[in-house]
Amino acid sequence: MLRVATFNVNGIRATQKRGFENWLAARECDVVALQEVRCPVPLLPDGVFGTYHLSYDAGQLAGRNGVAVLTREQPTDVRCWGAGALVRAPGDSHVELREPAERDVMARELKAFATEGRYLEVDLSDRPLTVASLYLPKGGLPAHLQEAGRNGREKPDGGAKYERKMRFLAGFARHLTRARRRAAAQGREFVVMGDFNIAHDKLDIKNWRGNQSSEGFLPEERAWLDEILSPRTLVDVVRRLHPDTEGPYSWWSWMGQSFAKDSGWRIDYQFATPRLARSAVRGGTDRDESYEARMSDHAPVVVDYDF
Amino acid sequence: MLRVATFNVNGIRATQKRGFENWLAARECDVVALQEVRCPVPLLPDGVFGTYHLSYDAGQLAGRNGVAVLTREQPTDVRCWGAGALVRAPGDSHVELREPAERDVMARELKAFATEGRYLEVDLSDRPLTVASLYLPKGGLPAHLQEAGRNGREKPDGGAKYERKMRFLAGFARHLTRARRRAAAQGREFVVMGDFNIAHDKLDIKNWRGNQSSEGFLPEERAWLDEILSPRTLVDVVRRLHPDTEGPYSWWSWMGQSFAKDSGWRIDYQFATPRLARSAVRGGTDRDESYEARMSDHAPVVVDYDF
DNA sequence: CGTATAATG
DNA sequence: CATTCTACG
Repeated sequence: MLRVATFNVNGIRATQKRGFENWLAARECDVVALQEVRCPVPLLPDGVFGTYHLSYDAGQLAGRNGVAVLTREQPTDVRCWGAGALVRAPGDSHVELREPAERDVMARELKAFATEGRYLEVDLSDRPLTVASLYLPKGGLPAHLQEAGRNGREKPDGGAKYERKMRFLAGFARHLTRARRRAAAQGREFVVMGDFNIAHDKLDIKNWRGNQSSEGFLPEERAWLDEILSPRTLVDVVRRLHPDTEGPYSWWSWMGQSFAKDSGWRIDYQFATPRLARSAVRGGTDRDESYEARMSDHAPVVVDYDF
Repeated sequence: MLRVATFNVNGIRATQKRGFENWLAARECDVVALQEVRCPVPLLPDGVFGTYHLSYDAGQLAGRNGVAVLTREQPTDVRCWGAGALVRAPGDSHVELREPAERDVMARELKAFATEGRYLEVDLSDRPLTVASLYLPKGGLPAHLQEAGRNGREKPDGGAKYERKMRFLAGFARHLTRARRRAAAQGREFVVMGDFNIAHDKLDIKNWRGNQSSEGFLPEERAWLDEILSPRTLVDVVRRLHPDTEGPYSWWSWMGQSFAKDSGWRIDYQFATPRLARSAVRGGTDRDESYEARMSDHAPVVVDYDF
C-alpha cells in the first residue's frame, strides 16, 4: 500500500501551531506534497516535517508560495524550475542544494514562473514512481468580467492575472506531456498533485451556477482540465473513486460560515497515470474532527494506492 | 481631587484585548492622555473609551502614532497641529471634526510634524486647566555613534532620525513657552504629559552608565529636559513626589526579561505648571498585578492632584 | 518582541 | 478572514 497526500498548508508555521505535526505522524503517509509552505528554510520550525526526507523549492518571493515533497525514502532525483531544489534528510539540520540529474527543457511559457516556488518533481525508487507538487497561480478575472464588477473591492488589473494564469496553463500542459513521457520511458508511473486553483465540474464546487463567472471556475479554466485529463493520460483519482459525490471539497474560504456549511471548492487534486490511478483503493479529504482544529483553508487530499 | 493619567497604549486595539477597558473603569481617572493609539477612528473598538469624552488626533500615518485625551467633562476647546481634532461625546457613535477656537502660530520646526498625530491640547472648565498629550519622536543615534556600531542591526541613516528629533525638541520648547503663557493669561494651570522618549537622569533608567550612548539617554536629549523643566516653568510631578526613587520606570522592552527584571526607562511624564505640580498628593506607575496582564510596553503614569 | 500596514490568497 | 512581509518602535 502506498499512501499519498497533497496539502496546501497556507503557511507551514501557522499550520504547525494547529497540529500539522500530529496530523503528519498520525496519517502515516509515504508521500506528502505540500503547497504554500511560505517559509525560508532557516525559519522552518524544528521537527515540523518529522522523520521525512524533505525536497523543497521555496522560490524567491519572500513569504509566498513554496512547494515541497516529503518522502519516507530518499529520492533518487529532484527536479524543479528554479536554481535547484533544497533537500534534507530526516534528522539532518542542514539542507543542501540539489541539482537535477538531467535538466528539462522548460516550456517557454513557464520561464516567467521558474523562480516562484510552484513546482517540484521527485523520483522514487522503492516503487517506479515520479511524484510532483504543484501550486498553480490563482489568477483573476478577465477584463470583461471585471467591468461587470460582480465581485466587490478587488482592484481591476485589465485581466493581467487571468492572462498570466492562462500562460501558465498553456506551458504546464506541455510540461505534463513531457513529464508523462519521461516517466513512461523509465517505466515509472507519475502523479502530479497540488492546488490547481480550478474546480473542474459542477460536482467540484458548492454553488456552480452562481460561480460561472468566478475565477477558478471559468469555462476556459475548466476546459484546460478537460484537456489534460483523459483515461489514457492523467486521471483525477479522487473523482474516479467518487464519481457521483458533491465534492469532496478541499478548500473553503476563511470568511463567514463557509467551512461550517461545507460551502467549498474541490481545487486540490491528485492526477495520476492510468495504471496508478486504477490502483487507488481509497481516497478523500481530511476535514476530520479527529484532527482537531482546521489546519489551513485547504484540507489534505489523501489517497491509498495498491501499488 | 483630580486624577490624571498618561498612557502610551502602543495600539489601542491590542491594549483593549489585554484589559484596557477594565483598567479605565477601575482607575477612575478624570483625565487620561493616550499616545500611540494607532487606529483610524472607524476602527476604534466599540466602547473602548467607556463613558469618556474623546478628543483625538489620529494623524495621517496609517497605523502609527495618534494621540488622544479622554475627559469626564466636555472640553471647552481642543487644539492640535493638523487639520483639526476629532471629538466624540460619551455614547455617541459618530465623531466630529473640531476646529480650535483660536489657532496657534506653530513653531517653524514643528510644521514637519503637524500631520503625524503627536500632540493634542484640551481646555477644561470645571477646573481652570489645560491638559496636553504628547508623543515625541523616538529619534535615533547621531551619525558618529552609528559608526561605532554599538547597537546591532539597525540600518544607519546618517543621523537623520536623531536630527529630526532635535528639530522637534527645538520647536516644542518654543511651543511649551507659548502654551504656558496662554494658560497663565487665562488663569489656567497647564500639564503636558505623554511619551517624551527621553530618560532624564540617572534615576530614570536602569543601567545609566551603559546607556550614555543610547538614543533616549543622550546628553543633548537630557539637556533639553533640563532646559524645559524648572521650578518656575514646568515641574516633573512624579519625580517631585519621589525624589530619590529609582524609576518608577514607565517603559520596558518587550524583549527578553526586561519587564520581569524591571530593567526599564522612565520616559513617560507629567510636566505641570508649579502650582498644579505642588498640588500633587500621590503619583506613580501602574505596573500592578491588580490589572492582570501587561497592557502595553509602557505602563500608565497616574497622579492625584488636590486641585 | 510586539504593534501596525500592505499584498496576497 | 487568514497568511505572510515590511516599517517602526
